[in-house]
Amino acid sequence: MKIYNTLLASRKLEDVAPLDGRTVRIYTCGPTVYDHAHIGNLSSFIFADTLRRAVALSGHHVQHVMNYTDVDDKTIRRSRMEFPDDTPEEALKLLTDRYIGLFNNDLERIGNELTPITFVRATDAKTIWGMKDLITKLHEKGFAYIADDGVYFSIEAYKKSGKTYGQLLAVNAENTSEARIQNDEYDKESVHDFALWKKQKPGEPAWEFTLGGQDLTGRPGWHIECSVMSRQELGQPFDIHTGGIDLTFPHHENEIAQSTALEDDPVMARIFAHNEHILIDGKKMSKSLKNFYTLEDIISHGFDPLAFRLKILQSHYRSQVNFTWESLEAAQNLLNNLRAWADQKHQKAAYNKEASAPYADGFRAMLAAAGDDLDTPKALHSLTDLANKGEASGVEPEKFQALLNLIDRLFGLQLGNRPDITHAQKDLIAEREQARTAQEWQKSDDIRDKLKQQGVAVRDTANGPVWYRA
RNA sequence: GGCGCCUUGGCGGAGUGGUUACGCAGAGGUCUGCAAAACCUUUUACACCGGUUCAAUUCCGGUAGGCGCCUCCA
Repeated sequence: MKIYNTLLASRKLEDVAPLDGRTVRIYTCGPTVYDHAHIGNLSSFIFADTLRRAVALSGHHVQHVMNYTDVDDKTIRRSRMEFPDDTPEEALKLLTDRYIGLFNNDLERIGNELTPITFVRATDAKTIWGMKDLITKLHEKGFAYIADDGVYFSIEAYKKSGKTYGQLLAVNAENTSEARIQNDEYDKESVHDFALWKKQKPGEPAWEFTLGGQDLTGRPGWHIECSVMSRQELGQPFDIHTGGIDLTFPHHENEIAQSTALEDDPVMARIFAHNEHILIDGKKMSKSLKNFYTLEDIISHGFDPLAFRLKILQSHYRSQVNFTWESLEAAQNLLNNLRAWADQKHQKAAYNKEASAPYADGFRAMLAAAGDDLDTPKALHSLTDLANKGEASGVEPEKFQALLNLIDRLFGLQLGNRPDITHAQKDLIAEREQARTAQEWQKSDDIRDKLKQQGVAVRDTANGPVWYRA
């Protein structure tokens, strides 16, 4: 299994071999839970989910951790608006609980597995303690300084210790944007310094914190969360850190700085893997352009959440996908065709001609593609190849079910758990066959119509009738 | 201002120095009682201009257009 490493020192494909020789440890930057996730967010988690599936199928044990950012400017602002009568702490909890629930529900609907993942909240007591502890140590060693509005990380001190700030993106004066310099309104010593801890402002939730004899009661900065949660759950260095391409800088860069300032080893994670953004009609999704969609939008347009998953898997995670409704429709049609193929597992009478030898090879090809920097488009090609051969080469129900299970483990398209039709429907199909044999065309067509109303279509083949869900 | 990417047939999306994926959609056909599905065929694509080469969509240079990151962001 190989995956592309975004670290500047690498920028190439690397083998995914567990650092500890046993378990591949993966950390995924999760959502900030202040609103519904949009489909761009979701695509990122489809990537992380598929990566874990591919690593596991390549034969490794996997430990996968994902966080919820449940305290930041947006969550606080929104919680105060929606729950003005509660304390800031309670309001924040109410709001983030709600959106964590909705987020998990979205993940399940797009076919992500939740059970293999350890979810951690930034506001978990353990996390809060860990953040205070790390900030305190950074401060003791001179990597953090106290300003009027909070505690900041000193990039200068980090550099002086001989480490590189700029492991993911070359950082220098030339490529610092105007906007960033203009927005540099905080009480920092240098533009790139970032907040480790923010002192409480009126109406904000806060946690007690004393540093250098000062009362700094307030809340953690964004980057420190991931440094602490990843280490608490996975240790350091761990194997793969994933996230959207936009998190490369500054978020992951800052994580690295925090996580390695006190260590001899400057490596936080061996591999950083980033997924590209999806575009809407060729443009980046943004609230200002009002071109973002949620899973609810997809469903209300009549599409299956798994069609969205398929759409995402149809392009490579490191290339931008252009999302259009037309392309989603194509994915939905393909999904329907794959489901019709999968439904043949219930119909051995029609398909029991030959052995399923090509199936083993077919799945091997999918796995090989997935192991090559998660080349899901290629893997899907192998899948459609197999599906197209299905009818010609015959289906042995038990082997077919086993194959579908493997395919599901890789793609999460849920092709293997599709139920059979009812006995009553099977009786109707048999009845129609009798009518056809007797050349009672009107009766046979009536039965076909009736079945169709129940969502079951029938086609007649040389081997007898075959149904599929229309 | 700095860095990087992209431009393929109706749509999406791979890939390759010469044999031209795949999916979706359209057309015709085989098959069928009719359908459907499947199968076959089909609409012969690689932004533009130069260059290298026996040969370029594929390599090099330039032009045009588009996109992303450098700031909260998946």
